[in-house]
Amino acid sequence: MKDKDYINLIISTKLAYFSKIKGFMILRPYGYKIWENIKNILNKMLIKTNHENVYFPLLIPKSLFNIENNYIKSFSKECAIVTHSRLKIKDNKVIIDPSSKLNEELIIRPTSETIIWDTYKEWIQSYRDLPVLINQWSNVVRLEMKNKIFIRNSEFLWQEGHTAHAYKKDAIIEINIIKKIYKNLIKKKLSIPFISGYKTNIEKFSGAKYTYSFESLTKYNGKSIQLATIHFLAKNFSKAFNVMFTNKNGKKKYVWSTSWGISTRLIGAIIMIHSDNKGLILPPKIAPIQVVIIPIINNKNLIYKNKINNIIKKIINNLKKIKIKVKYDNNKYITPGNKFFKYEKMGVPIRITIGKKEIDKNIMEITRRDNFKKYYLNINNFKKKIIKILNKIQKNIYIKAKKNMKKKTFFIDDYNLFKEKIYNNCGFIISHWDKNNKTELKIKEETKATIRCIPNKFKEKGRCIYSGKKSYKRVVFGKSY
RNA sequence: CGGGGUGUAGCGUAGUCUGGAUUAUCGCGCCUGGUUUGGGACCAGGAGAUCAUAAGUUCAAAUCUUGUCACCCCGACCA
Repeated sequence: MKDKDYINLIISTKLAYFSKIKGFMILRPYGYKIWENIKNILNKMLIKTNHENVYFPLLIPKSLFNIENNYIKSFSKECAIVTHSRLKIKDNKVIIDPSSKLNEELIIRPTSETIIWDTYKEWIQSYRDLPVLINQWSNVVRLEMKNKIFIRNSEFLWQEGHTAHAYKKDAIIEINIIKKIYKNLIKKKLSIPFISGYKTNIEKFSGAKYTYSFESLTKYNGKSIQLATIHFLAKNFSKAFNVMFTNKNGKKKYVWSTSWGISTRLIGAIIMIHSDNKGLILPPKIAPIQVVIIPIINNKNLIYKNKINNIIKKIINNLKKIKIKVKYDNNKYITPGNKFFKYEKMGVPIRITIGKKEIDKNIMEITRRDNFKKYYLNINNFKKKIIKILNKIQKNIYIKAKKNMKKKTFFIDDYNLFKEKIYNNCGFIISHWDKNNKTELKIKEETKATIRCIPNKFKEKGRCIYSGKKSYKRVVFGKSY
């Protein structure tokens, strides 16, 4: 899929639409449903692990950014700022009323750490107030110079978790819980394979002590996409906002904290990782339509028409009983062939076709979107089998994506070969690195490749691909979106 | 924010270089009626465009000039 096809696919399947403002997208029902499904799945997992949802305001007073923390460096160049509160009409034109200038400018949140930590200061007094396990579903605005719909928007929807803990070990436990949850979401629900690991100092969230991230590769151009991040903030924010609690011994201590998030970028990842030349392929677990039923009706034979309709009604009822999201497309003005193409493009995992042939044999024809395999199931006995097929699709697209990721992953120890692979967009290059910031920057300068993450699993002695210095671990290089 | 490209109906486009007879082309889609319906149906009729936007040059602008906006590509920046 080329970039142009990516955009065309999004527009033509009505996932999203461009708004009039640069980098701001309109999520249409089909796209928004995918987000709702992702949200519902993740939300359940977070609630189960004792997290609670809150909502903090969109606007943050500028003064809250006056803190001693590198954090502001991340966003200072991409903030939307509110300066006035009134409009007025002058010469038939709307203008900003100059007299309504705000005493203090308001920043549209690029992320909510500041306002949340400023509030935690008031909420947290005692060890009994801890932990604070809070999550927020919201939008944030970052006026990016370069946009790519879903992947790099100026506004996006996300989930931001902000937790506070009495002890470091509690914060670490929290991070491990979120790691598991994200892993489950990405691998099992979105069928996306990934490599995960720590960010380098240069690549990490600047407010964090360290950042853990999940990275995957697009199917066609081998660019890496960041899927989720988890930050160990240590005491960075509690110190910046003076958030202290009194422990059991009556001593004042700064709290430990974490933050973590996923965003609508995941939808972009799903598109770029699973789609084929016929269109989207949606993982069944998040597909707005899991099964589409297309009747083949011939108007000449009304008996069959009625029979087909009646049987399809029964099938729909049975599918609804097992909570399968089903759509019956009985539009008589569109030919079956047209419908086939339409729903294939939309990535609907399963298509059921029923016509005279099926009715005569008491069966239904089932076609999988992922590999176009056909099954013929008995009309009275199909529920378990449909679920099985949906699960198979869920797994199969993961396996396909994983194979693709493996095909584009190389262990390389020669810098010339490294440069060649990166130049040809070959995906993840796993090489030794001397842990030196300067080396990392030099490599970036020469090849545009960055260190996507440092997984634990590549422990092995070697020599840095660039400097030749000692290395104890391989790291993952790639070109990112 | 720098360099390049694009913007014509819901979508894709012709026309732009070389300004004028263009009633702005064609295909898809849309609407009406009818026949169809097992992999992108057919016939007949119909609607739909201030040619992104603002200003300028000109007797005359989709076409030339300039500004603005959006989108795409390449950089810089950035989760």
